[in-house]
Amino acid sequence: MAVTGNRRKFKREGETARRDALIDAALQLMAEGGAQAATVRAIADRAGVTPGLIRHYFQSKEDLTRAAYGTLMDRMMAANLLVLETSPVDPAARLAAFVAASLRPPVVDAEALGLWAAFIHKLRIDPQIRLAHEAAYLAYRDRLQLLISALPRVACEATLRAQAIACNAVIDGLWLEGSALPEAFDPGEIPRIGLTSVGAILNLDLLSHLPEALT
Amino acid sequence: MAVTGNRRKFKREGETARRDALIDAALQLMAEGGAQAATVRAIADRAGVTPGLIRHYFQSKEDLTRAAYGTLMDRMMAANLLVLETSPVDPAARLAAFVAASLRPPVVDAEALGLWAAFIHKLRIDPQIRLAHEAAYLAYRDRLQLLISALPRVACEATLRAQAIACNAVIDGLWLEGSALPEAFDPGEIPRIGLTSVGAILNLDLLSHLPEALT
DNA sequence: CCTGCAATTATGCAAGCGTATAATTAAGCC
DNA sequence: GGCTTAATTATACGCTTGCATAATTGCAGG
Repeated sequence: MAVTGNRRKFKREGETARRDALIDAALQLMAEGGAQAATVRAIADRAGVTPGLIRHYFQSKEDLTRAAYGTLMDRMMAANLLVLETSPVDPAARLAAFVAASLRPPVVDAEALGLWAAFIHKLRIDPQIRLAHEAAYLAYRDRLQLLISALPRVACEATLRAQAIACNAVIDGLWLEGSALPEAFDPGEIPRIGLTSVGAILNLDLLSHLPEALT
Repeated sequence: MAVTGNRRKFKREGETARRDALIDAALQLMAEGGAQAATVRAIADRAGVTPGLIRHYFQSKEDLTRAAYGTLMDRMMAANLLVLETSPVDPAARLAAFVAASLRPPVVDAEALGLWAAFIHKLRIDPQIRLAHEAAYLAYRDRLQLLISALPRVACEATLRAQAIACNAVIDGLWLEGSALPEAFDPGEIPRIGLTSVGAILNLDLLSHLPEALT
């Protein structure tokens, strides 16, 4: 008679739940230790399952990686939409809220930066990931441009595009530096500089519309 | 009698030459395929030697990685200095030249971005790499702040710092986007937007000091 | 010329990687 | 309540990784 009970107990879960858990685990590991840390065994371990299950829900590890990137983009997009939904109606105040939200945790965060960096080189290789990235980037920029065009001023299309690119760049740059070297900045300095700079680029005052007080 | 000649022929080189070749190979591979592509065997292959030699010149692969990052930072620093040496004396024109140089190839480049991303997560783990990164970032920003403070205007220290951080952020953000999605921008658009934005932040016209014509 | 030494190559090893496949077992169904 | 089936685990394979060590060989000094 074989010794039963060696085999690990488990509970059956729905497909979506398991897929989400595996994707979550993969994203966490990539954020913490780069792409190299997200091994099949580590992912399964963190998701509380055994490695074989990954291949039951995903055709390959690359397939899981792609799904993870898609999920990540979706989440970021949803977070941006949420900020807009709970923000004021005044155009300048709306823009200020949007910018400020992009320059604070959990957006500005070392792990978020690590996650983003982990995907960068896949971007050049995998067309599917590249398309997802391009779409997400343009969606964010378009949202920004829409907020800018709602401001009470006149501006041609070309100017709007250039200003949206510029504002996006300020935000991205501050996000980068704030995430990589958080202790190099005073608390609240990053959002403050962001609002000042975006205001300078658009020639209007955004700091006065600051959602919260930033000394 | 053993069949002689199986063994690969080789030439003895100086220590510095070999170290440089290995570091170069490592940087190339990381730029192309991320940190995972820079395996001991791949590095040795590209440097034209056998894997064992790496451990003769470096205590470990991690040691080589650290040395590579240091070399990378040194080169970027030297490139910045070179731009300043060959740039005009007028403060605004100097600043314009510096900004424009940071927003064109070979600085704006997909492989440069890949290289940078490959090191990001090591930054959080390896204190030595983190220190090197922090020093390089602050050096670049200080150089920028020096160029700004040379402009013919009055500004307090706090304003200078904030503006240097903001200008640095614009440059970084445009570098990021221009490197990741080059085809999303018109030719010359990135430097032009960079000069416009930095000008807007500093409240002066930089586009007129453009080193070359950017339609 | 040949001898000694360090630079370089060759070989091997243990661990970890992604993947394939077979064995189990939880849970819905009649 | 046994049956069935799909979800899950277990095991194994071939390959690659970083690293250690032994065997060679280019090259400088007598």
